[in-house]
Amino acid sequence: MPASKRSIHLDVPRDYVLRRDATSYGYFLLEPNRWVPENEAFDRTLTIDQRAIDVRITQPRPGGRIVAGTPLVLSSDRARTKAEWTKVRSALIRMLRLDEGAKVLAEFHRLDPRFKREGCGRLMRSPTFFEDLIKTVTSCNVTWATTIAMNRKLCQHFGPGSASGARGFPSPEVLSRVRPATLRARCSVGYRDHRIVELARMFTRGDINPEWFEDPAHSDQAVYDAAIALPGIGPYAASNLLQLLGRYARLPLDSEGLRHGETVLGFRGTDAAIMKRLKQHYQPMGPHAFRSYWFELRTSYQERSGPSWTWLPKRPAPVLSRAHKAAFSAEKPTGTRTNARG
DNA sequence: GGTAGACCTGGACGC
DNA sequence: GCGTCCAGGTCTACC
Repeated sequence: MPASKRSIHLDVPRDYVLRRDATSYGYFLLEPNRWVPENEAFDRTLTIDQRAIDVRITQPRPGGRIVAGTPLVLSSDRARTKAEWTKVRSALIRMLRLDEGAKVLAEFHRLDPRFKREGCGRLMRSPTFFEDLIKTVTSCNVTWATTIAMNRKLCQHFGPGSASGARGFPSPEVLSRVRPATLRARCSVGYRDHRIVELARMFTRGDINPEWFEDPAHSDQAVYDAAIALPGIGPYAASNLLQLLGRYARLPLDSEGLRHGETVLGFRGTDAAIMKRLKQHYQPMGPHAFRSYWFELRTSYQERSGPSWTWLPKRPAPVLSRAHKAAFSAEKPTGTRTNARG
């Protein structure tokens, strides 16, 4: 009988701060991720060996202060084996980008010193490429609140259940067997039904090899070309997948990017002209262009709505004009709105 | 290569 | 309560 523990420690890079870095990208608001602002704890239902496991991630505060680099505490509802903890660790290393060392972030801060003081630069993501892919598809052509609802329903109806009743993210195997019409009826994914099922089937058939996409040996262009060839993936989604794969040179520009260009950077003209100016604006940041864009965007959200670690996912969704979004882009637990998207 | 319109959901708004 | 309008990115047909 292998030794088992209810909690373990996880070492992090010396600049890592959980509340800042785990809430650095909007996917932290999508199930099965659950950020708990009052405890500054990150709850996640992970799928380990086809079983759902609830894990709580916290960062202790020595002397009551936040100290960057303090190892995280991972705790579960029951004792887990060493093998299980090894898999949990590896999922969280991907999710929290703990394999991205302080050196990489220092390089970004040299290029864009605005974010050096706060120390931000690391972007959270999902524990698997499949989940990142499906989350990206659910973020296209809908309001952010609808994206939240789709992910909630996907987990609720097709995710594996944990002992507590929480649900993990559905696997490619499960989604590949779902009829598109059933997916549409239960998860309100609309016309994305066939695309999501086909993506899941491509995973199970081996037509999509996540290891190929994760391989840094391939060029950005090769990965972009492969991504944009997938069903439901266009220029925005392919660029977003690149940043989720740790390639930050391209900008996934969507309507939020346009709004940012107009209202924050003061760009004028047609959408195409604003897009072009945005690309020029961040071009000097080279391999860190997306980080610069994203944290600038996030800063504008936080100026209106407070720090990201105080946000909660909210439903129903407000539908706002581009101009109104500028005023109501993010939401605090007190009940204002959120649009801090993925 | 560029453009127009369909694809859906869900919130806002008018009646 | 119902109908209409609108926002959102991708895909396909057409020029």
